[in-house]
Amino acid sequence: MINVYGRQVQLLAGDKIDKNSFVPPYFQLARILEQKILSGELKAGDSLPSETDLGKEYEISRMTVRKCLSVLAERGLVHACQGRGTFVSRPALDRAVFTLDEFHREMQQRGLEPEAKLIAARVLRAAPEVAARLALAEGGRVLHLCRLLLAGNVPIALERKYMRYNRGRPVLENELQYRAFSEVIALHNEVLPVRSRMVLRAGTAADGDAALLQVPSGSPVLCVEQFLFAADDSPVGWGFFVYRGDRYELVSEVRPLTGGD
Amino acid sequence: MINVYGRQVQLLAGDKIDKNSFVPPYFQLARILEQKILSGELKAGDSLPSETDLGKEYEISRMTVRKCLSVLAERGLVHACQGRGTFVSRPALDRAVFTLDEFHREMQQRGLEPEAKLIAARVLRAAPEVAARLALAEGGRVLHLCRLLLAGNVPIALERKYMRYNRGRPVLENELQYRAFSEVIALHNEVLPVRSRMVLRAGTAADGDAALLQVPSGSPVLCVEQFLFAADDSPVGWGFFVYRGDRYELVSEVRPLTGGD
DNA sequence: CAGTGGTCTAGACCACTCT
DNA sequence: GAGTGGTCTAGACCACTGT
Repeated sequence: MINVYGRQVQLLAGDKIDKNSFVPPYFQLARILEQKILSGELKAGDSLPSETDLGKEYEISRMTVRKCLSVLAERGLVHACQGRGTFVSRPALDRAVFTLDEFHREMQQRGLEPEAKLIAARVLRAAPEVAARLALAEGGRVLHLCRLLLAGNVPIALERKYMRYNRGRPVLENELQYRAFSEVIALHNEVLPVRSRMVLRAGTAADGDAALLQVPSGSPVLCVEQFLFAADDSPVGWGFFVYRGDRYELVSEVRPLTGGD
Repeated sequence: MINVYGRQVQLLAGDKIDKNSFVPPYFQLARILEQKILSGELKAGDSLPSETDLGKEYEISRMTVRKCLSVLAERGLVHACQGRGTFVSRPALDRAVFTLDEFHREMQQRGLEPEAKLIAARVLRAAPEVAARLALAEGGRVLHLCRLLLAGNVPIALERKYMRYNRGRPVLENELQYRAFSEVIALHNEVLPVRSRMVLRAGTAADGDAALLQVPSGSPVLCVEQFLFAADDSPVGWGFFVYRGDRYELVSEVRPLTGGD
């Protein structure tokens, strides 16, 4: 109960925190508030009771209320404004977050058997585009890596990558086949990659790529360009993933707070 | 200073927390630890000192250390294991997170002038695919919405959406032109959308879409399918965005902790 | 068992916003 | 000035991990 305009009212009635439950109080309150938001009892733009009042109402301390609100804020259900209050956010239904995971992990999560075929691994003289991306002199030595990524024996993606060549550190074929690109660089370079930039585009399969991916030339593909940088921001790796458009898609989904009891 | 194997050693030497700074202590410590991780002083897999020890070392309370670690964990630099400790994570250089924002907001952020042209807005009898997606009887009435999205007078994307038709609530042309799809549904439906699912794929432009987008038929496009659901998980909206492959890309980038002083 | 992170409490002071 | 969220403290108990 709390005083509003001189009257005692129950601000968010009904649910109570069960302190004997194994579900921690902050999580119980998060589910209660999520329920009120999803059911429309609290609408976008509405202000929540203050942290102090929520604490009184549910008989928990303010820090516990804050932990709960931070969970809801992380999920985008509410946002806090210092000095003003905490407000229900407009759900970001027309936004989406797509996560691209490492190929092996991603396929395993989808229940498929991932596999990598080493197509090429050789030292080349850098073509102009490659030299520019790696900040090397044109014709400088680069290590080129090309792998075909399969899942359940079906080709899904082709990986074409370039890194600076390091004569001092030899390259094991096994590592070239199974390690993620950033790990290959870490193993065969003095300077470690610490920062990455990826760009996703729609494209069409060039002849050579199409043959390896077993699709007609010109088929739609998802191109993901990858730039890797060292701590001093110098480029240490560059290249592409080319995903078959008919066999690969990215999904963005919002889920309610799960489980617990 | 702290006791390790019977010797007094300075665990993470050098930096101190300045309690007179406007930068809060938890953030100062986060930057110190981030620096040690990015510089390689702390490597992937290394364990951090315990929360208690970090508190002693930097003369702040454990809760403040925890706030700092939660910031680093959110950014993926460290991860905590109950009962074992907190460890430096392997940087997720071969993963990426792509964020698709509302078209208007996104183009404004890129410094472009967004615009929307209403191509079509009419009541149709649902084709089999549409009926299935909206859980309606085939031939039931749906409201179809088609908009061309431009930036700097160049067509960037085409939006084709379907929602249940609600005779009771009329549709204003202005709203159909400028509101996000989920808002249009919210304005013209009893049941509000609360959950969204989006799927991103590579594709090629069909004849009609290509003409509107002013690209050759068969050009590469990014297709984003959108499903909107009500609180009871019933579908309330469905459709596609079709982005020009030559004019639109998604970027994923990791940034260090910024600013403050 | 000792040591770790996970949660919680009951205070405190500050910066910010609105009236 | 009153009310809000942002930060911080110095304790506490618990669940989990290792030996």
